[in-house]
This record gives sequence, structure tokens and C-alpha cells, in this order.
Amino acid sequence: MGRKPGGATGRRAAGDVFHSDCPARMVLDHVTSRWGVLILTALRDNDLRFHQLRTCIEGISEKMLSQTLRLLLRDGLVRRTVVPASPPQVSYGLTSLGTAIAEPLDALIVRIGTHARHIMAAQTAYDSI
Amino acid sequence: MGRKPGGATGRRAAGDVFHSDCPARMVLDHVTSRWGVLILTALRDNDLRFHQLRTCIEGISEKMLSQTLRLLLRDGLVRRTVVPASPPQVSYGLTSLGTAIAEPLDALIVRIGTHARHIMAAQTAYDSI
DNA sequence: CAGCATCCTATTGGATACTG
DNA sequence: CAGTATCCAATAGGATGCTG
Repeated sequence: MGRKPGGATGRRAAGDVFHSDCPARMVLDHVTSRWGVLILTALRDNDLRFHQLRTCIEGISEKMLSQTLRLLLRDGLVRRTVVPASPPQVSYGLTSLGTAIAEPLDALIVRIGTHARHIMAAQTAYDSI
Repeated sequence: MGRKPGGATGRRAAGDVFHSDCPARMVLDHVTSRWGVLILTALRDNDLRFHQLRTCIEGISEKMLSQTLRLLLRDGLVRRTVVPASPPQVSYGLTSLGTAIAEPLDALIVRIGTHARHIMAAQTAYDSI
């Protein structure tokens, strides 16, 4: 992403452009999508089954859950395991790649949590103008 | 976020629920919105003016830029500085709060960049099934 | 230059119903 | 249980034109 030479790695330089056709932008969109963040961080500590995820992530619909899971599956961030039983048990977990991505996401959420009060104060201050 | 006791800080526990009405969820949505991520990381290294941001972030429209900036301004993540001149110069930068939030985001982008090839390989593998 | 207002389309996403 | 399919409402977001 960014400067052409140097391959896929490294920091961006100041004033660098985020190319809209960059494949990384697409992955970023999946990962930072409304439900992508929550799914990835929910799976951070342990595998979960479909309906556990649905319960764990308040507000998500079945449609969005399966849709987003499929996206993350395709990106190789999430792994799907089927235990053939009756009824069959399907569980989802992070791949090593998924863990690598989920880590900074988790850090982000923790940080937002830490500063939540501060942020809400900023909001009311802004609104009172 | 998460377990009721313990205030705004701390890690989430396994199986914890992401409450949809949590103010942190709202901030998370702003921050991880399609353009929010890009704006915050673009401002990571130095302040930028409106049209510099517009150029720097490929694909963003004026509308979404000003709209998202207003949101981040309200959350206290971004600071707006006006130099009264003719024409007036307005520049945007991160607050200390914004920097704290942008850090893990930047880590995320770097990580996606690092694994980009790996991810694209996973995609084509998935599609070939 | 820095931006807001309006219009209109495309995409997101929820509710519901149904299948293996 | 673990989803898929369809329909419809809400929102995101682009194009354009205008203001200080």
C-alpha cells in the first residue's frame, strides 16, 4: 500500500496516497466493516458456534453474520470447522492470519474503552456550541 | 463495554457480549467507518488541509470528507485549526486522544499490508472451490 | 480554498420465511 | 442447529451547484 517500490511491507510515507483499487483497501473494508471488527474480536479468545456468535454480538442479524463470515473465510482470516453429528456442529475460529489481524483490532477496542468517558465528554462539549 | 462492573477499562472476558447501545460501539463505528480509518491514519504523521486530505485519500468525496471530519471532530479525535488569511487556511490534525486511537489502526493497516499476498492467495484458493 | 445543501442512486442491512 | 433466499426499508454515498 502506498509507495510503489518496496513491495507489500513497510510504513506509509507522509503525504502518501491510499489507492482506492488497492487489494489491501478491500481487505481493510472487510475487516473494519461494522460486523467484521466484532466477529474477529469475538473469536479472539476461543472458537464459537454460529448461534453463540449471534448471541455474543448483540444486534447482528443471521444474514449479516453469515455474509460477513463468508467474507472473512474467503480472506483466510477465519476457519470453519464442522463436526458431523446430528444436528451437525459448526464452529468458527481465527486462523493464524486472523489472529495477526485481530490483535490490533482488539487493541483498538480496549483503547476506545479506556477513553470512552473522555470521548463522551468531547461530544457533549462539541454539542453545546 | 462488556462486563458491567469495573468501569470503562479492562479486557473483555470470553463469551462477553458487545452491547449494541454501548457508546463505545458508536465511537467504534465512527473510527472504523470506511473513511474514518483512512482519515485518522492519514493525519497520523502530520496535519493536512482539506484538499490535501481529499487528494491523499483516493476515492473520497467532499461530502464524505467533511461529514466524517465533523464526526471525528465531535468525538474529540481530530482538531481543526484555522489560519485567518485570504483565502483562509484550515488544517486538520489529531488530538492526543486521536493519536491514541490512530496507533492501533495504523498497526492494523501495516499488518494487512504485510499479509496482503497471503490474503490474496487465500481468496483465490477459496474461489477455486 | 473550504465547505454546505440538494437530489438521487446504490448498497447495506433487517425481517421473515424456508431448507438440509 | 446452521444456515439460504427473498423482499423491503434505511443509510451511505456520489454528482452537482452554490457560498463566504
